[in-house]
Amino acid sequence: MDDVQVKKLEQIAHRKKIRAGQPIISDEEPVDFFANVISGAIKLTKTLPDGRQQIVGLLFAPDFLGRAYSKNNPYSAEAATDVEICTFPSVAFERLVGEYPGLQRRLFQHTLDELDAARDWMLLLGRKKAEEKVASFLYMQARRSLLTAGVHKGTPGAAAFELPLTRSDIADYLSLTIETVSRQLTRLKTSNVIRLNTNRLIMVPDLNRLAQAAGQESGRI
Amino acid sequence: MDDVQVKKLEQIAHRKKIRAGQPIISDEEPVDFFANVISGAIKLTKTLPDGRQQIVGLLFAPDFLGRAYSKNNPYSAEAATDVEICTFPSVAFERLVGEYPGLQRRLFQHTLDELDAARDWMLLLGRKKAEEKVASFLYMQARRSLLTAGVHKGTPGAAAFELPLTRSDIADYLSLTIETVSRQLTRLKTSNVIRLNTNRLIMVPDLNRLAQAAGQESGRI
DNA sequence: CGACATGTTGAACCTCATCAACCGACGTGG
DNA sequence: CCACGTCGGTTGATGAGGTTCAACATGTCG
Repeated sequence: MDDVQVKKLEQIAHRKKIRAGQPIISDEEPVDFFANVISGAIKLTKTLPDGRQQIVGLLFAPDFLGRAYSKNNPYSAEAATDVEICTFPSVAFERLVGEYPGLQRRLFQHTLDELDAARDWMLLLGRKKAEEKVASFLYMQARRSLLTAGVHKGTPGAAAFELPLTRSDIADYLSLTIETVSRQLTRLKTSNVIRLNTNRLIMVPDLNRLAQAAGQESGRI
Repeated sequence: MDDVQVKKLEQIAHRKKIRAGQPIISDEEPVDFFANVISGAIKLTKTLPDGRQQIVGLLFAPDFLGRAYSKNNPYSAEAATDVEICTFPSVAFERLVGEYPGLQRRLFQHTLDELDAARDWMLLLGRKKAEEKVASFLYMQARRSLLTAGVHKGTPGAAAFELPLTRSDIADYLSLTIETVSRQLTRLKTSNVIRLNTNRLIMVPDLNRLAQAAGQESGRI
């Protein structure tokens, strides 16, 4: 993205802080903005009429929130942690997208990535066991922590990070119950695949072992 | 899409017939074409190293097969029934997309729809019970049959159609076993929500009852 | 007709959900 | 300052929904 675009974006942008647990968009109301995640974690959720819930996506910085070509989001978004976002009014943003094809391309790319992630998750939801699910989630977070921390700041093959979700959110993400999440975490702990410093701080001594517990061959990034 | 575009598309297109069960693209080989589905059903699958499989998408006419901006498909595609597709070599197609922004927009739209569908399915995979899953699948097919049949050719609120998948594929789509699929079908049959003429021919006397069995309020299209 | 694929049905087992009790941390009001 | 409720999390006992294993039915094709 060149300087001109960045400038124009900044002109229409508006920063916003949101407390953990606060709703950001609802599946029942039209949405009139797009947003960039600056910090924190946002969960996208779907809910059955009787209240059963599923988290269908997680957004971290520098992810993008918003649905092109439609005001009707088929899901809700809620701050999972305290969140900072940078919003753009739909109208202005869409005009900008029209002017800069490169921007549309980026949005498209991003959507393709989200689709890939969603399909990966379908495999997890449908075919993995509870322990594999929890391990997969931890593995995903561990890799994310390595990326955001820049180059490795610890032993290679190891990782340490803070969970961005409560047990309840993890359960909704993995289609489990909080109890099962808790049990599987202690299982992974007692088998020395992970170490739990506090409830939220995770230490992974050997990423390959975690990947194996997750059911995916250790190879893939 | 205007006439010029259609003409250009036809120039680079190439028709192809594929027998049920034949692979179309593999997650291990790069893909060098895009395709339109003319007839039949294509399943997109993901597989765990140990063989557990999940269908992450179904394509029918006039759906689109192919991944923009990347040669590496993270999934495999296989003909679920006998299939007819219309392929376009990647190079020529991408050049065309570059020339006609409207075409890119359409691809984008299509990807957004796929993403919505994937997330809907995540809710189903994670939170629905076996009977709701099977009913949801049938409901989806029933609505599709109504759309493709044009205006209603039978009693309003009813539908009849042929299943495009074997029990085994349905199981892989819903994350169940063939046995469970079979049992739930007979349950729905004995409770008169559906009628099974042959193994593949389904009759739905009351779509609302089916929608209810699917766990979604009857309202939505 | 036999062989093979597809589908159904039954019985036993297992994973995970459910219900319930408990713990520690935190904040609030008396 | 302490009792209290609340929230997030852990642990245990029990049971149900689905898987697994196995037998059987049905249909199709050479």
